[in-house]
Amino acid sequence: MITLAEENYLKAILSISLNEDGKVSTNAIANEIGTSAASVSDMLKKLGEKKLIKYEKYKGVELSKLGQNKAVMILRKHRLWETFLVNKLDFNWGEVHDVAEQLEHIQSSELIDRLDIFLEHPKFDPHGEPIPNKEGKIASTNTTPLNELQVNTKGKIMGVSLDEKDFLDYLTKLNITIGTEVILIEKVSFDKSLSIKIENTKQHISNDVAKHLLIKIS
Amino acid sequence: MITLAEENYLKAILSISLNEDGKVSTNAIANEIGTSAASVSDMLKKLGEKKLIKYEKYKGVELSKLGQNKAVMILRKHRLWETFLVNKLDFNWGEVHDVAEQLEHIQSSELIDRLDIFLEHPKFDPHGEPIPNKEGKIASTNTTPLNELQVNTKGKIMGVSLDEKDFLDYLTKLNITIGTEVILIEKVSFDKSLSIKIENTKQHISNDVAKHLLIKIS
DNA sequence: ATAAATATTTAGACATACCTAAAAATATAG
DNA sequence: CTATATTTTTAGGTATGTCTAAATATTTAT
Repeated sequence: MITLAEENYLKAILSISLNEDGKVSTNAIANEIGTSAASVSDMLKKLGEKKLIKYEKYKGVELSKLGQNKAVMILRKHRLWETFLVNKLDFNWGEVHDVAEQLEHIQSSELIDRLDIFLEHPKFDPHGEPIPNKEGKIASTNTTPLNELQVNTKGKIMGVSLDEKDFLDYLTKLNITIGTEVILIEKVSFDKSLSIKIENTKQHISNDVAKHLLIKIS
Repeated sequence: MITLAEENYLKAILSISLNEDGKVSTNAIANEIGTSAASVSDMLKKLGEKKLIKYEKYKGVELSKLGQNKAVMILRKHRLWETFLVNKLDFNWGEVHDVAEQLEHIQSSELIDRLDIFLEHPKFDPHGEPIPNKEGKIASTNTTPLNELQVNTKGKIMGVSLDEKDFLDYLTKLNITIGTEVILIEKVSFDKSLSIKIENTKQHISNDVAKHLLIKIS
């Protein structure tokens, strides 16, 4: 059996892998999980023995096929539960992360299959992130972070790449939700902040915000 | 914070208290949880320190007001989740117990309140057991175990007092569900087994089965 | 190419929650 | 009212997953 702690490590490794390529470092994992590098080292040894990761001392790690599969299934569960919480229980998109972090560890494939059916096989979660299917395939989204767009490009917000209450609440305050049309007006080279036009209103946002807004160019 | 193991102990103590009166013995808890009396002893000391139970060495335990409240809320969660699984995800009543045992430990009162609303404040779970309300009140059911009825009494099956797959599957095979009308035809004194009439069919059941069928006399 | 900085691992502790075996307290029987 | 049986607790040990401090390996900079 796989423990809760092990699941969280696999999830962290997957999450880092999706953002950068190459092997994942001990420090990056420690940072993601919020623990010490020493604890990570301990755990990597165990995950290696269980064949969930490919691990060589001092060389970083990557998920094995088995580990990749487990991790993607946890991601699937997380995103399906978030969809349930928002669509059925009327939570707003900033409130669901912590509860979904607990629900994603419930062990029952029957449960998650039935939840998927009940939700009518959603393809994206409330943040616009793709939900892996039963076979573990993650749809590609063809989106670009807003801060990487050219000036004067017009597009639609398809999702966000950060699931934190503060961030999502701020977006709501700015009237930014999934589906909103956006035009990039100006990039300030000094601090990389951006002027954008949203629903005919001009707004100014930081690079830190813009890089987590996923745009489909239109 | 309360740990998962502690929650399971509180639940076990509540469950035993509901079936018999007086203090709960170490052995009874060990038996309910499936662990050794020594482990129970260890845990009771901790629960006592946390003021979740009233514990005196060698004297048995009872829940404190705080512990009672925690335990009832776990029961509420368990029964609401079972209702969700059966009513929304189309599980059958024998399949839900193990998953609900996991779901009952999710920490979020917001979640359970919203689930309660989503399910439209159900009063009974799929086994006919009352769901404690937000304030922890458990509706009384006014039912009698079938084996305690007089011969020739007619009644309706309101629920079952055992949540185990084997048992529930057997009931389904016998065509026994909640709402079924039943007449007690005969009690065999030798083995305490019973002859009953269900939907105009005569059936013979053991005392072990009958004692878990809750009847409202009509 | 070597020294300094950084990253990673090992060593030794701690808390939780379990175990078995033995000791102590309580209950039951003759 | 003892003696025996049963129940409960204590003692000592194990596995998991965390921690800090120290040791070792790797990377970077001069």
